[in-house]
Amino acid sequence: MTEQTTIQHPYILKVALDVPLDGVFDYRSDTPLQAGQRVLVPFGPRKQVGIVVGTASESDIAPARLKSIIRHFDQEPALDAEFFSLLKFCADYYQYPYGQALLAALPARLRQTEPAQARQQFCYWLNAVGLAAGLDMLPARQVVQRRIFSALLEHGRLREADLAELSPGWRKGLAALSELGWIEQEQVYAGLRSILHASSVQPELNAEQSYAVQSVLQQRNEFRPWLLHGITGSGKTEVYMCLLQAILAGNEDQALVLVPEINLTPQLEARFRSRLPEYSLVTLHSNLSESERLQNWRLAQTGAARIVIGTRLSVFAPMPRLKCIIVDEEHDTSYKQQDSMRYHARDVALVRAQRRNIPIVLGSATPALETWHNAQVGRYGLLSLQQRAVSQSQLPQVKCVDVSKVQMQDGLSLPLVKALKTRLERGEQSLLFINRRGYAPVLLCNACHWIAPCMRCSSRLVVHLRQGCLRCHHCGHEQKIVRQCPSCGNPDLHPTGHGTQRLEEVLVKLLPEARILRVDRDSTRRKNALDHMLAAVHAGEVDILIGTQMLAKGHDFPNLTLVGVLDTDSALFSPDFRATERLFAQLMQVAGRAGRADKAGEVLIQTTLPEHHLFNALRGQDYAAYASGILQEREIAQFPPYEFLALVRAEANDYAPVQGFLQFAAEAAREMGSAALVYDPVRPQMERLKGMERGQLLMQASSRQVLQQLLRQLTPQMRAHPLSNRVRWNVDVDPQEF
DNA sequence: AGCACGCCGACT
DNA sequence: GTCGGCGTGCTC
Repeated sequence: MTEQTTIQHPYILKVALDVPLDGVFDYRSDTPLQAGQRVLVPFGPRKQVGIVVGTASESDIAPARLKSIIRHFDQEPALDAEFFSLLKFCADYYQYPYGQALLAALPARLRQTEPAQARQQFCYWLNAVGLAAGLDMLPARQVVQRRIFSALLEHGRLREADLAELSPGWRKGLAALSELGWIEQEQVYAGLRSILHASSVQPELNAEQSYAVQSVLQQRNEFRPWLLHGITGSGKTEVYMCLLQAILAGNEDQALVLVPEINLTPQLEARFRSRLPEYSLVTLHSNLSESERLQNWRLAQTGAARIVIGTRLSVFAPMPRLKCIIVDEEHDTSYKQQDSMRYHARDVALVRAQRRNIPIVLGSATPALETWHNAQVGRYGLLSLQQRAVSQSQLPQVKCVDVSKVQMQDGLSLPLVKALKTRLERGEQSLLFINRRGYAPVLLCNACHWIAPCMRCSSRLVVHLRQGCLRCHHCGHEQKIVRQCPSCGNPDLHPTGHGTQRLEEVLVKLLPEARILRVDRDSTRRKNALDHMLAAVHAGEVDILIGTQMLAKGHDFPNLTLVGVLDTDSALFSPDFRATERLFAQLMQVAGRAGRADKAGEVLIQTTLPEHHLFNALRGQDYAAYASGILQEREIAQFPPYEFLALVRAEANDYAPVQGFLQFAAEAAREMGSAALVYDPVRPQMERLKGMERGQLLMQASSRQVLQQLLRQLTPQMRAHPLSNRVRWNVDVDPQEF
């Protein structure tokens, strides 16, 4: 009986599954599937998609318990060995189950139980009938049809993406032309070059840029990390493009460009497409539909896409001929995944480059201190771009306004108001930059100093006057504005603090003739709202922009000559040791917004600490001076990059099990005789979040190896602890904040 | 993580 | 009598 089953299914497959368990699972199969193939298997009472990670002739599992796979998907291209080994490394390093790590790195379509069909895209052109026809044969009111016809006439073949750029109603217009019998179509790769954009202009590189490109090229066949350090406007993107041009020319090789999780991908994509039109390019980011994502991922996997521009997750995209990795804005915090497997895409990219023996370029105006440190000690090559590519533009003048010494009106200092007035008179634009944190208005009782709290989080509710409600920015809880103080009965409650809405009202009062635009999460919630707003700024329809982080990067506003920074103190006084350097990076970036064309820019910063060395460094746009100061502090305080950290985070409905669990973890860790320092469990800044009581345990060591060895022993012990099912917990290696 | 099994309280 | 609360334990 058993023998018969064995004969029917002679092969044993090692299958990884999306379950929070260590190890892989054995299944029988009647075909010898190769590693990297997808299978559907029975798992307990349900079916699961798994990935074959290997084959065997025997299994440790009793034959009676061994099940057979339900089906396999061998028509799909198999995952390569590099994919497995990179995710194995990450699963180990970040203390995350291997199967879950593997499955999470796949496009969602490949985690579903159906065979995955990538969307097929087409390109279109005019056939003989169409070419013989003329524009005048189309009714004048059929604007879309006429536009498509003209474009096809001019460019020959167009992709769907090109047509979509002509008009949102292109499908209907094209269908009408098709109906006339004018159109031919053929399936293409979505990522093939854009014809509309192809205008390959080769700009001159300056000496620094050429040096950077040549340096990387000289060691193009070995693992070599480079820090490309260049201030805003110094032409980092041009360096990337020239480098890729040289690396990809005359071969079938591939390059990966990682970008932060912001809406800048389209701009970068357009630049790469027009500058490198001869190479097929795909993007991988969260705005793609699942079918597009699968298609682009497949193009990367098969090697058809020569350039992949993608966010965090695309660091895992299989690329058989990968020869170079670029990490743009490498300091950006969005490279760190903040749930499930808490990997850092920049660090994973470094590991990947090392294993492939290829160069990797990390670009930033304000590098992460770890990166800067590595460049200083010679582990990374340092490539500096000091000149601004737009030569006539000058560095902005940076001035501090001591808010404890000057007259203030509703959060605005007199010098700032004056400066705004001057720009208004000159017809120039201004930007008021707000750090949301210190600027959210709260509901305060003047009698007993009660402040409306969130019931589910240890945070304060934010007043939204327009909607007449109080809202928690952490959990989304919303309630009506209370009229009476629940603590002392005082009926006189006031919103205090200067929200973006309040600030807008104040400005309208002070500068009634100014056209003001507020750009924040509330005002850009509608789709495309941000694009429309940016367009309005470019068109000169706006005098004063009020905005948060969103405005710090990306677009150039040539007529913008003043940047006012309203709140710096909440970051300067924050207990989080990374808060000041994030503020510095932000200010470097906003300062870059001012005076980018031929007009001199001015940056006015309101602060109570005008003497802070951060502002001096900012004044000279001197990252190096700032970084060396901070690095000294870090070395004395024994913080990263001199020490390595890991954090166990835990949460539950009550604190008791959290406390118990973390206490156990701390004791277990200490008993291991590791050189690592194990702190006591503490409560984080945000003690309660979404109704969950939180706690955390910090561990610190002078090398990654020591920390890794500790975690390798500790995590299984934590998993085996009875409380581990009663609390939600995870391990965060190299945490960004705590 | 799911999902089943299992053993105790308030309902048609 | 049974519907359903969530504790415990397993998944090749």
